[in-house]
Amino acid sequence: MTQMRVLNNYISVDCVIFGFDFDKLNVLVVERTLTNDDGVVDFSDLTLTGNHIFEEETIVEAADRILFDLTGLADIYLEQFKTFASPDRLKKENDRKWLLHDGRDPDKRIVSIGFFALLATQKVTLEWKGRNIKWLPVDEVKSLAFDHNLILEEALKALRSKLLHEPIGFELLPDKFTLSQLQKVYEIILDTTFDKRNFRKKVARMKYLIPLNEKQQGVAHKPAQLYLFSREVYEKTRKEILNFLV
Amino acid sequence: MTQMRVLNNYISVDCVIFGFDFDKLNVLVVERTLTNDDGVVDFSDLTLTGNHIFEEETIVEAADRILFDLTGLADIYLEQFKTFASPDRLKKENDRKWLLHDGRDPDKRIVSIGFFALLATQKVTLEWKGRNIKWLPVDEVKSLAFDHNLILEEALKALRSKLLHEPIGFELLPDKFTLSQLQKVYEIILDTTFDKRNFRKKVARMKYLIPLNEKQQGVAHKPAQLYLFSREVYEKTRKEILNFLV
DNA sequence: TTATAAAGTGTAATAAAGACACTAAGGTTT
DNA sequence: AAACCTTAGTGTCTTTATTACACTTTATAA
Repeated sequence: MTQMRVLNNYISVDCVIFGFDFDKLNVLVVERTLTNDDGVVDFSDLTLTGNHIFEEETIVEAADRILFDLTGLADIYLEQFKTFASPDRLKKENDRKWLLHDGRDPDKRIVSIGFFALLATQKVTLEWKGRNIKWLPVDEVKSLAFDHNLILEEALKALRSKLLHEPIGFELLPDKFTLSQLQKVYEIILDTTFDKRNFRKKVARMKYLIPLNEKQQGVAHKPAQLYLFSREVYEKTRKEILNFLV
Repeated sequence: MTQMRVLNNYISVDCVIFGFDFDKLNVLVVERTLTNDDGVVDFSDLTLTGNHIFEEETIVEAADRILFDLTGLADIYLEQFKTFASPDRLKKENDRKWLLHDGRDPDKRIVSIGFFALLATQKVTLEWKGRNIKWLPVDEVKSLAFDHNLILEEALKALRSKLLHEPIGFELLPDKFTLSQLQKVYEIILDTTFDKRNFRKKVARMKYLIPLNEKQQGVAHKPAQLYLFSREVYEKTRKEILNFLV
């Protein structure tokens, strides 16, 4: 990239990066610490991962860049879900201080385009570039900076809806995964439980979940068969689902 | 509204206003004509309905305002579906001319937040305020200004997906509608056909479609029973649908 | 060797989907 | 007034999907 001028001060991209660890859903957060001129910490809290957009950069490129900067990963599932533009979205006291410190006018409205990303937590090495980031279980998230609680909530809604209607569950798992792991993804995100046999009957009809000649290793119980998602098979066999809702 | 300053030059709202006329899906378009200083028409084409955002105005308020300005209607179904921000989205020759004529820098990127609206075409009196607008059947839309063909396409995708998963079909009909009209909404938008009896079996399970003690009038055939959508019943009886896809 | 932990499997009952054709009730035409 | 046209409205059977439910298998750990 030759020129790196920021697009303008009014538009940014926020990424809600979801990570699943076989047990719960986490979100990647960044520590925001404002230090006064005399070196004293004014406040410290947590934000979602957001950034400006460069001139000549598309918003998807910007979101990919944020993702790569934080995790070192490319080709992560990423989806634009909503844009946030309320006039008072960055008007809390700490947010105004932060923007001012950052050389931005806290009275100007900033529009943020929200993306969510899906990955398996263990793919990320958190020490990447020494950024102060961490995984936070979604149901332990307290007060976030800016309007990021709202953004997270909307991201969760979008994720749940997408999970119900399109095959994206495995995006939260390693490339090779077991059916129990997949079931857990659905159970945690939709906050429910499924009967194991019925779940597997359903999965058996998803021809794009390909069983491998390979099993789990090193587990203290009967090792499970590993599966793979085939986008090719999915594209070929997907029927436009006309069983609309009741 | 006391002050009407425009938020900034970089952000706008585009509304894809869908109207159904019992027969086909239409979209509201505005004629864009650029007249030179010597009164000669340079070009004339069609755009979707978009506008700037005022300071202190939320984007939903801006979208509502656009809708009201064009149709004279309030309380119309409206949904944010996607934001468009490609660096070259307004870079076609005519678009550059138009922006220049409008006093805007054609080299600046403008981010547009896309909404779609649903209504029954006959609700709109097109002569409202003498604006040069018209209904265009969606499948007769040719080349539109800016990136509006893309925006329309994405709006259609969002509409189809929403229609499959949430009860919004009646938003395209008068308050009181017949089951055949509702069936037609699904058939036209999803580009398919349904068996009448099976469709009605399905509808019978949707308790939020309330049959009225009222029939169609003045039709040259057996008059149909009229139905009403009850949001109240819907909210009460909706089950979170866990029958996820195959 | 025994304990533990999760994997993997079948059947019967109920509900929904899908295929399919005729009668009813208005207005219009002759 | 009769015939006609158009859309409304209805039932059954077959196939497929959902739901409820419990035991055996296979690996590691103790």
